[in-house]
Amino acid sequence: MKRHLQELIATALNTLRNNGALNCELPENILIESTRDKSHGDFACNIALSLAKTARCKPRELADQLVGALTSSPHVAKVEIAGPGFINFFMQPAAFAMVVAEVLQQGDDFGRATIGKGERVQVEFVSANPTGPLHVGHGRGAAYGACVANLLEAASFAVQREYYVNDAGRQMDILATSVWLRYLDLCGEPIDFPGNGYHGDYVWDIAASLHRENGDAFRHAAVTVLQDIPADEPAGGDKEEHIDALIARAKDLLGHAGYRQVFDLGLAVILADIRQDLAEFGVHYDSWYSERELMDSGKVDEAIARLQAAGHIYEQAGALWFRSSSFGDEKDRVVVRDNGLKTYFASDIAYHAEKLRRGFARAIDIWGADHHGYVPRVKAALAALGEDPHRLDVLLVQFAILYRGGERVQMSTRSGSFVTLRELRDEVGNDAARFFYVMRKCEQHMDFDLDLAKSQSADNPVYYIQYAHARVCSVMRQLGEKGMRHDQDYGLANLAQLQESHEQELIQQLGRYPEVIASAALAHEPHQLAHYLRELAHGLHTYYNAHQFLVDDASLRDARLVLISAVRQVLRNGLSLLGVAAPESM
RNA sequence: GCGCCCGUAGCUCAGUUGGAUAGAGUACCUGGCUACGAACCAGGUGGUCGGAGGUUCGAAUCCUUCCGGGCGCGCCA
Repeated sequence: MKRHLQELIATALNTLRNNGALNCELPENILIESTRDKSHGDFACNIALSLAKTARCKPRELADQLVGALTSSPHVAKVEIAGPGFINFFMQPAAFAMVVAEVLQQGDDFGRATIGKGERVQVEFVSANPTGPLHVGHGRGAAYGACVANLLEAASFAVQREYYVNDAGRQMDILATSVWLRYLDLCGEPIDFPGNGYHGDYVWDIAASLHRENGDAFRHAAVTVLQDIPADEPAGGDKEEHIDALIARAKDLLGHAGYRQVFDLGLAVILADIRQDLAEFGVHYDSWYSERELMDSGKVDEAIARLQAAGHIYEQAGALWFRSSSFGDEKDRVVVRDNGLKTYFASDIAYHAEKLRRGFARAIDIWGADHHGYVPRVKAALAALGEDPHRLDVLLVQFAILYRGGERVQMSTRSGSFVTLRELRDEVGNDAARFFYVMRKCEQHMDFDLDLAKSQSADNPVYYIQYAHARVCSVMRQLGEKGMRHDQDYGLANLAQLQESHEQELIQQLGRYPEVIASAALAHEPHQLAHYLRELAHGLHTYYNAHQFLVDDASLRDARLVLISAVRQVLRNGLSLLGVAAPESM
């Protein structure tokens, strides 16, 4: 519809220019907007305003000439000039009604856009360290990332959903050591637990499982374990030194194979838990990419070597530094520490370089906003490796700030004092959680009032939308109970009967859906879809209260049923992209 | 101190490459079930768009500068 109007305007502009009435460059884009106020017609065009300056004439006069040059269209009922020079289009009702048939014919495919053209895109999201269960902060990234991926897919991008598993590095060593210490406790070798070890109950569970399957195979006397270990912080020692010494002791006493067994058990249990949690949340992945495998494959060393060969690496104080400040970062970064260990950043350079090499035209990373300072250095590394850093798009998701009883909830993975995603799902349900998470822009801070979410979940807008869907289903059930029949083709043939303002409004809302999908996909903004669905549900509820659908007049009845069937289809399509169920009754 | 994000109704938030009288939900007030589901609808109260300048036909939107809040600035991950 908008494209049709754009063509009309473009033709008129050409006519004016050929007449000599207009001598300036023609704009590339002609903006046609849906109006907010129906007294301004159905669509408005501001071309006369934006062109007035370069054409050196008054906006209203230009609009006058334009309207005079417009060719007539069977879809346009009336054209008016209003305000400072807006051109307002009033459409023929029949022009909108076509969309109803399209919705029913295309079904689940209605709204799909072709703008992606099959381009390969990777969306990487959540990627939380497998050192504990997912918490509500990860939940937002999960819901948001899944919706962005769904939207891109609906816009005809070839999407791969990936979870980058950080199964190497110091945090995992701390987890393995935490498990071992709890295991020793279960063996009867109680040891003061380090302040910055992982305190969660799940560590006890893994330790118990280790003990059950292996007996005392990994047992060592507490005195042996603690010999010459620097004190933990409460005793005046250094926290990091203490835990690092314990990790070294664990590796030493257990040997490579033994340590690996403890390590892998912890990793396997937690990763399995994360996968199950996400699956239950309706979040599915195509790929789980292991950091450890990346390192073992030599790709990290290779990436460092490539940077070195290109002259972007230098040595200072025994460490290897990447000259990221030459590529827009605020300072240089260490890739290999003086103790020979590669930093997390080093493997991330290799990981991202590898991503682009894997054939994705674009890579989208979804990170917590606390990692925003990390973006310039990763892009710098890509640039230094000769890749185009613009192919990487990092979307930052602000953390959800939890409130309970009016107090802010402090969260820390290590102390174990966090609300898990699973707890949230159990309390408010998957549908409410998924919808709540994507209701607002990702860069918007989110106040998550747990008490409100838990005690008054019926206030969540998701039920409003689901209710609209269930209501249409209910009407269809009532149809049979009343001994009536519905003829879809007859309804489509009688759409002209739908003259009520509620009906015209609904039909126009249906027509907007494909635009909403395309816009939300390109902007990576699922909240656009969430808001649209709420408006569509409101249109349905309003219509429902104002008019009876199951009337005696078969032509009117079939027309109305065709309309609400189309609304149901669009609600279902939209909810599906958000990962929310469309129940037939509730 | 430097960098990024944010500031819109009492609260939670929208606001379409700058557009017409700034909108929803919630809360509060009023009204609507003998109806195809009241988890709904209709109406009302509620605003110096954080403050001040600037850019122009036009600014919540763009620029500058203050104020306020969040986050990040490690040879941690």
